[in-house]
This record gives sequence, structure tokens and C-alpha cells, in this order.
Amino acid sequence: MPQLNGGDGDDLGANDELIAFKDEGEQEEKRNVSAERDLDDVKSSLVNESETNSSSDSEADRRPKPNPDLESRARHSQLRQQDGALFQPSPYVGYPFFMIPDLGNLCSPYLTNGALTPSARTSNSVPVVQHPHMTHLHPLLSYSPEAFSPQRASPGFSPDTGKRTGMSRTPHAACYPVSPGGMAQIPHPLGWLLVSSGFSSRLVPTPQSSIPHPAIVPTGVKQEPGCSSQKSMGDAQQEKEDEKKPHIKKPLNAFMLYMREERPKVVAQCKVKESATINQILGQRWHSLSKEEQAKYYELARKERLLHSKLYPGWSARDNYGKKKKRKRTKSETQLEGETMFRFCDTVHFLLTRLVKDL
DNA sequence: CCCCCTTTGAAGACG
DNA sequence: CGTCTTCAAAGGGGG
Repeated sequence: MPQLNGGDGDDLGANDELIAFKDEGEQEEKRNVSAERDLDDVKSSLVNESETNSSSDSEADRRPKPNPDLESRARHSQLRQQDGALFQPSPYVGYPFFMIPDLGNLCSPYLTNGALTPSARTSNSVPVVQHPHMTHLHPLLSYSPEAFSPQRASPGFSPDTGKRTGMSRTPHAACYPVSPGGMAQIPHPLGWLLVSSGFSSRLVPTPQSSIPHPAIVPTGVKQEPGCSSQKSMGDAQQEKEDEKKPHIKKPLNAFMLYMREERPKVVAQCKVKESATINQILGQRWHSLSKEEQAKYYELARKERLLHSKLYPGWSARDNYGKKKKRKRTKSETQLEGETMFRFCDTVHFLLTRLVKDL
């Protein structure tokens, strides 16, 4: 991950944390070690080539293709409404669009941020200051989405061919372009302030701000009542106290961050809105990503977790347990049901066989 | 109105 | 330590 170490001024990236990230990579490395070595050779040569040439084609060709069945199925469900235009796999798939969103104004509480004009945001020559917190909780939302959308592509980008002529080859530079010293205090668009000192940084609300951190969901607005099945009847007081606590959401993992970025593209391409279908496609595309491309999201997720832990030191994922409306059935329950059904069918089969014999 | 579906990954619980 | 469970996002579908 060449971009990750250099130039991002990662004051969150302590060595031990990098080890943890390395472990994540090693999990995948176990899948195909020998092939990975070959891949590394190919990748390193690609990196060298890409300094002067576009490497999208070779990179895209090397990658396994997402299952066309799923995407075509998703598309077919919409063909009736369309002019029959053939579905084309995303020209962006796998392209390091990290931090370059195509979200429209959807799912972006931060898009009101007008810190940069669209032209400034799309210009390669203009240094884009990416707020580290936004790289974490809303890593993909701080740029103008329309500038990179297929419909309104920037002049240097041709979405139809998937070729890139004028795009920055170092999207991470747009991510973490500022050194820790230079990032001493950057106001968050919603009033949060990154305070950086030495090797640590943290977010604090600005004095004027009454806007909560995005990970905090006011419990009074749409409070998810605790799962009653997991609480005893005498815990009403405890339940009330829990309701008073703000609901701090889990930090997004790498795949969730990837989904956030890619979902609008899939929706636009497949004209499907059902999230279950979209998520299936995204899952396939996730697996089709190269290791390097996934590494960007793992790194982003790691920073998100770190920042989350700094923001909410006492928070535990356990705090959110049982806050869903209804507990999902456990695997063992499903398995048990399956086994019961199997036994039932087996018994029926046995009885029928005997009955036939008797007849 | 509210849960389900569907995906991956992180973290906690549990045997 | 390995396995299982829960929850993060999203929004249409269905009860």
C-alpha cells in the first residue's frame, strides 16, 4: 500500500495499528500465496507503468469479473422500463476512486459543505484538503459528486471507455494531503474540530456547535427500543437510562465504506433500488477488487475505528446489542429448524414407504 | 409502521 | 481458541 505510508501524515497510524492492518491483509494472503507473489510482480510493474500510462485496462482485465448473472438479473428487472440498452459492467469498478464519490447528494450529511467550489474540487492542481474525520465517517462525501459522475464527467475522464486521461493517479493524496503539522485545526463542516498535537489527534465540538457527531443518533428522535426479549421485566429503569444515552453507532468497516461509495454507481447502472440485490452485486464487486484497492478501504476503516475509539473511549459494540427492533434468528435456531424439518420429512418418508409396502 | 432481505467485517459472547 | 451472534448501510418489498 504505497500511498498509505507516505505523505498522509497519519498521526493515527501507530505501528501496532499497522500490524493489525497487516493481519487483515494476511488473511487474504492465505488464499493464494504463490499467485499473490506473481501478482505483486505484476502490480509493481503496473505501478511503474502507470506513472506515465493508464493502467486501468490491464488491472481491470486481470481482475475476476463479477458474476454477470446477478447484475444482468438486476438489470433485467428494469429492462421493461428502459430502452433496452445493454448493461455494461462498471467502467469504474476497481478504479481507485477512493475519496471520489458519485453519491449525488444522497446519504451525505456533509454535502452542504461548500468549502471548495466544484472546479476547485475537481482540479488536479488544487490541493484538496480532506478532513480526516470526513475520511473516516464520511470519507467519500467531501467532493463534488457530479464532477465525477458518468453524466457529468470532468473533461479528463471518459466514463464510456473507462479510460482515464487526466485523473490524478494518487487519490490518496487527496485523502490525506496535509501533514500533521499542517492539520493542526481544521473545522469540521458540522462544527467538529480536529485537534492535532504531536502524534495524537481528536475531534472536539467547536464551542458554537450544537450539532452532534454523525455517529451519534439522538435517542429521542427515533429511538430504537431495546429488545425486550433480552431484558428482564424489572429493568424498566435501566431501559429508561439506556434511552437517555445517545446511540453511538458502530464504525463502518471496509466493506461498508466501499458500499457507500459504490452503491450509487450500481443503482445508476442497474437501475435497481432494492438494497438486497445491490448488496449482492457489491459483494461480488468487492471480491473482484484487487488487494490494493481493498487495502484502501481497510486502511480507511482502520482509521475510522481509531478515531471512533478516541471519540468514544468507553464505547463498546456491546452497547448497541439488543437495540435492533427484533433479534434475528440465530444460526443455531435456523439450523435446528432445518434439522427438525429434515427429521420430519424423514419420518414422513418412512411412514409412506411402510404404507406403500403394506398396501 | 416496521421488519426482512442481502452483503462483509469487526467485535463481543460463549463453550 | 474457535464458533456464533450482532450490528453497522441502504431502501424496496411485504406483512
